[in-house]
Amino acid sequence: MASSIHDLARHLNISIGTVSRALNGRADVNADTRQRVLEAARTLNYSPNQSGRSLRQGATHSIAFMLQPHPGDQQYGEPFFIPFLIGLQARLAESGLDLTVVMGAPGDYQQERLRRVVETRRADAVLLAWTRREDERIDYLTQAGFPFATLGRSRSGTKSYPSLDLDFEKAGADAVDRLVARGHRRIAAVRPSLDLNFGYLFLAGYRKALRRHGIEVDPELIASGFINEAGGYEVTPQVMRSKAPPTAIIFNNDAMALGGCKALAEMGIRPGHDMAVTVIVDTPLCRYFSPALTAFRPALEPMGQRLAEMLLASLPAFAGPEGPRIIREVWPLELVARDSD
Amino acid sequence: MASSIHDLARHLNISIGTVSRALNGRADVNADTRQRVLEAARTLNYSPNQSGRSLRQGATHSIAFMLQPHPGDQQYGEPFFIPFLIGLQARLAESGLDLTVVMGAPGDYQQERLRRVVETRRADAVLLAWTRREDERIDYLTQAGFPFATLGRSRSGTKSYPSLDLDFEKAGADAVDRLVARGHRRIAAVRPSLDLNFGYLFLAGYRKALRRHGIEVDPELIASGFINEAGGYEVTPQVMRSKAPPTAIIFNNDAMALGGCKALAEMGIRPGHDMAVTVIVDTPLCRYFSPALTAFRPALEPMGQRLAEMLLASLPAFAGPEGPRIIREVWPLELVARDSD
DNA sequence: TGTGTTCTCGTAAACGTTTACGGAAAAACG
DNA sequence: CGTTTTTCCGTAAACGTTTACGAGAACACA
Repeated sequence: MASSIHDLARHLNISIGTVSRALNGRADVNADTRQRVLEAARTLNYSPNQSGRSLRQGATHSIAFMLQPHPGDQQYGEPFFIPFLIGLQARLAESGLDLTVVMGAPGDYQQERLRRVVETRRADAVLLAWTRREDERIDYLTQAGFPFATLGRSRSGTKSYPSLDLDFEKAGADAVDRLVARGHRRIAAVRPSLDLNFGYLFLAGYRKALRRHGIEVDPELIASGFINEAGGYEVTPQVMRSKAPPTAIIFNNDAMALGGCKALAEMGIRPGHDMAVTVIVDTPLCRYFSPALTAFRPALEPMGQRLAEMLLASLPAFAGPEGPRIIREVWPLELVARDSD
Repeated sequence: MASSIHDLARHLNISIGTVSRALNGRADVNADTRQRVLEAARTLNYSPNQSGRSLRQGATHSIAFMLQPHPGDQQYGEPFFIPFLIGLQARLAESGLDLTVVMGAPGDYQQERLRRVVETRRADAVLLAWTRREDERIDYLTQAGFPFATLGRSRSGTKSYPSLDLDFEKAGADAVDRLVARGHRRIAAVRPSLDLNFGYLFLAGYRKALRRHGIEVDPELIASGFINEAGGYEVTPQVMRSKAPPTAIIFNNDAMALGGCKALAEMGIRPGHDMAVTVIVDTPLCRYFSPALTAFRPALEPMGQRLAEMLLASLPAFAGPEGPRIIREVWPLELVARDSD
């Protein structure tokens, strides 16, 4: 059905070697024959067989994105990633790479799936999301010498991999600054209990900003729970029971904020009136919730594009003339002021 | 690095042919040698090279999911698909298949990308979503003889492909029934203007139910717009300007409903009080919107699993002993009663 | 013992590429 | 014209599998 390089060669009465060289733009082929080959390729509707190329070159021409729902993630989890994936795939496609997604059941750490991808060489590189503070996946990949990049930072590994992260520290600080400027002094923070790295970064920014404003950090105002609605619902009352309850709460996650608001409502506390509420990572839910939640928004699709570029730049086969480079970037989150603070 | 079938053969002092046969569970190999091969495979950490298998077998062991954002889709579009993808990928992984996702820019009909996937044989089969009433992708795939399945039905093609769809017709009728039972007689319908098939099915159910209740279908109460928030915002006022305005509106899409509610709010009309609002396909946005929107919910993750199964059943290489079967199913949507009607 | 059958395994080709190597022809140079 | 260099192309091996074919050994049976 599909025509092969042999068909082209037979059709033009030249050898398959020449056809291949012409197709791959090598120098040692006559400009004229190259033209003829390219033309024949078009008319015969030729497109190279990926398996053949992969086998010969030892490369699969595909990147695996490991999407790892965390424990307690609810039915519609991870809408966060769709625009990111769109950007990612667009950029990868430009370089002729496929994007294969590997998901797991919520709570599954995916170590096993990751090993399978690596050992069967089903992808040329791997993309990790939801990086943890200590991330065994990163340790494994560096130790195995397998190329990868991460969405998010981690303390693991030798930092010799590309990574793109959001500046949760600055967002945490900005959130505090804004609330302080609006007269708040008792500001609570609700973050995920897992060792997801962005939770640490957020908290660091939160602490730093409070101190900068001469406000003592009150441990009673910091709570952590499962990173879902139930988690927010469960731990928000904790900070409200503190000796000096907060007048503002910063949630590190939209789902936790939603659960938190539910808990507040049950206590007769109205976000936006009796309590200022800020969310660090904006999602459509923040926008449509009532009251609309003030949140910090990431540029997801550009991030996907950029991370693809950074990953490619680190791969010898795709790096530019200066050779492979390791790029690490931290992107800002943009404040979207709404009605909840 | 990774050990090959040759390594196993050398290690055991047998031929690679025997190793391969042992690994693939063929009958013509001594039970004892099979044991030894399997054991060696484990200790040498062997896993087959996919490119090699693919090249030899002419199969890629991967399925392509074509995710096609429609025109005007906004930043966070398609959260709908994540749980579906989770189910899909889980089932495919069970059969050793990869899931590669192919996306496009919103508005791109993907015909070109689809052709590339098919012609380069980058996948063994293709999965289509957002099927249209007349779908050129389906025509192309049937004509090319390429295996595929669809999420959603279509009038195109010879129906000789597996498909899984939601019963939008029944959901439309159920929505009407419920509203009529609550005393409404003037019920509007807002649907997408594109020829997305679920829009037609929904409208058919809506019409049928109205007639069953002896209510005349008023064309002024039917509007169609872009399938996003702006679309809902734009066309909802149309039905409100009709000579006899509705007391209830059924939206065929969550984003359109959100835009519609915004338009209503600007007219001083409160959903849940002055106007009953129902949404056909539930998303988290419906749940968190204020008022929480009554909606019809699909079982997305099971659908993903099931469609994967149906696709596999249609592929000779994966079909059971009875040979390949074409299965077509229509799944119900479940009413989730909330505050908006 | 001779013949036929069954088990088990080795051999080698094939899938579609890429690429190292070498050689013929053409061009350059003295 | 002879030699060297350059240009261009064909040959063939290799990537890691699967599988058709055939052959040797063991076994059964008369």
